[in-house]
Amino acid sequence: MNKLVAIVGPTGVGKTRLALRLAQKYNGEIVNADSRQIYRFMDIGTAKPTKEEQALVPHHLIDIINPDEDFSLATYQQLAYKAISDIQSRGKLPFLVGGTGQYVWAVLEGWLVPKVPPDIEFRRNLEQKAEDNADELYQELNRLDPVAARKIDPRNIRRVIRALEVSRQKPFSQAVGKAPPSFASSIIGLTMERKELYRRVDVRIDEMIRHGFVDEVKKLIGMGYNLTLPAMSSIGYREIGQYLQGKMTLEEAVYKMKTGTHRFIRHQYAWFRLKDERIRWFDTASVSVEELEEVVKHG
RNA sequence: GCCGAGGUAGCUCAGUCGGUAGAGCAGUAGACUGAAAAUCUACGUGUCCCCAGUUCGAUUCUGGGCCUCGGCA
Repeated sequence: MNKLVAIVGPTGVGKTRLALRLAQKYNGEIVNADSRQIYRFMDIGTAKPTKEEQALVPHHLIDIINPDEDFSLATYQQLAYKAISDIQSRGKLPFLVGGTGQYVWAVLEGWLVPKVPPDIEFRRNLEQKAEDNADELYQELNRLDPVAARKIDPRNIRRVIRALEVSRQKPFSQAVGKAPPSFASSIIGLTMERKELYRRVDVRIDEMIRHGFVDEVKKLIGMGYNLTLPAMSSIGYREIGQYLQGKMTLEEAVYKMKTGTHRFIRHQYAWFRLKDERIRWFDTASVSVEELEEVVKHG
């Protein structure tokens, strides 16, 4: 059976470094599972592996679209499966590396994502409707698909609208499922004491600023990428963008970038749970490379 | 030194016409199937600067002290 090694965990723990090391040693290739590193021109703020690092081992799904192009879970999943089977067919070992829980599990668990592409106009319409009567939308979902309605918070308009969008064709709750992929996965989780992790990402953010992050955002805006784009709503890009528009000081923007990253880390731990037995957790402070190599060698 | 403003949650501040207090942010937990670094939900915490007085009762009123920030010297 084909194999795959996943490396997961919160931002800033050292996934990139470890992946490079293991992939080099075990004839591997890296498949990115970070929802922001797929965008071109967004390098500093996404902590994307450098060109030099990317040259050490083949990388997939990095820099694949422009910041104003549509992207989604379904697209990601298709591309990831393609990359994985391609790597395996060449006799090499794929390393799925990234902190986007939704993407990682969609690949590892084989989610059946409803084949209903986003309908922008439909969404816009309902969003408008929701502004004065959100409950009406929820009631409609309740009529079309009571099972889904029970699981979705009426106040989470975005999810209500997506469920309605799918349910026009088939009840949302029946359109989802899982079909485990045909490869065996070993999942390595990297973790670190929370306070220390916060401290490290704070330092990393200060470094980003020193290394020209503000210019990176300025350049993106100059290229016409509006702050309302999903890509530009990424942590840091949003705040620095607002600073560039004169809406806050640089100091405030950096502070918000840091606390936003802390919140993000907490959310990542909701996707990658320390008590999830499928994940082999290692504390970066104390783990030895040999232990991790064992996991790759023997699964 | 004098005049003014203020000292309440980790931070910024609101408030109590005297009955021991509350928002935002931060923090913590949860949801998540074509926007996911998005979106949504839930939850702490307090010698109300200190001392004395008045009062059944003071964070609130009175007096004194300490500290901070403005202005004048």
